[in-house]
Amino acid sequence: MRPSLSTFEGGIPSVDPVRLYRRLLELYGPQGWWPGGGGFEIFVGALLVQRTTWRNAEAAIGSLRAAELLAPAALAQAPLSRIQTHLMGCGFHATKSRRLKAMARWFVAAGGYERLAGQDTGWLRQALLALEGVGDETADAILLYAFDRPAVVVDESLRRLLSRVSGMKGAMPDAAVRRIVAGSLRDVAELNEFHALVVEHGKTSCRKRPVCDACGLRDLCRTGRGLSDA
DNA sequence: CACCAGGGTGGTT
DNA sequence: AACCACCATGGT
Repeated sequence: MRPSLSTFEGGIPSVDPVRLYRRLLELYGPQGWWPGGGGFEIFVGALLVQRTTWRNAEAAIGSLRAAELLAPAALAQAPLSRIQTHLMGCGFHATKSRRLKAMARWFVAAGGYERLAGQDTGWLRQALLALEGVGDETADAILLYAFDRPAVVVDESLRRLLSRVSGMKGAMPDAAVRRIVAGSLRDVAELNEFHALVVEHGKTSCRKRPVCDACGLRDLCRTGRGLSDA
């Protein structure tokens, strides 16, 4: 059984993610992240975008594609030096090329996308986490965007947002963030759009302020109870 | 010139 | 568990 959204769970004020989702959607509009990118390309994107803007990662992906390296088999056997030439501009070319190739080799050895898509979500997540360069956030992003699994991508923006909206002082633990969001946002398409919106909101000027001041969620952050459903 | 961007890892306290 | 340096580059 699930506690009501208007109760406090483990001392953490509850928040209604559906209401938050609607507010973000009307503020920023649909983001359309990887609407149908599909399969291996999303693995590549998820790795390359780390500590970089999507703009730079996308350029690297385009370069890989033009060289016909945007396929697991090709990438798995390509020399690191050749992979690196396509990663200039998205940072960490040495590290990322190594991780990218290892990921491609794993992908091929695992039997390709269709085979992986048939696996249990829990198994998939553990397998992803075992890859170098894949932590919680990237694993959940891949589960959500490449395999259409209802994963909650917990990033810094979401932690900050939920903390403020729920009136907490410090940062909210990942487990609480995950539980709150998963409690009412379950549709894969909504989770997909939600994460994109959270990232978009994270770019706004309230990023380094104690409370949102210039963004469209100012009212929610001030009251600290703007999204509690009661 | 300092700081950040759709993080993760390994080591230290 | 929390903190840190590091990974490297383009943008502002």
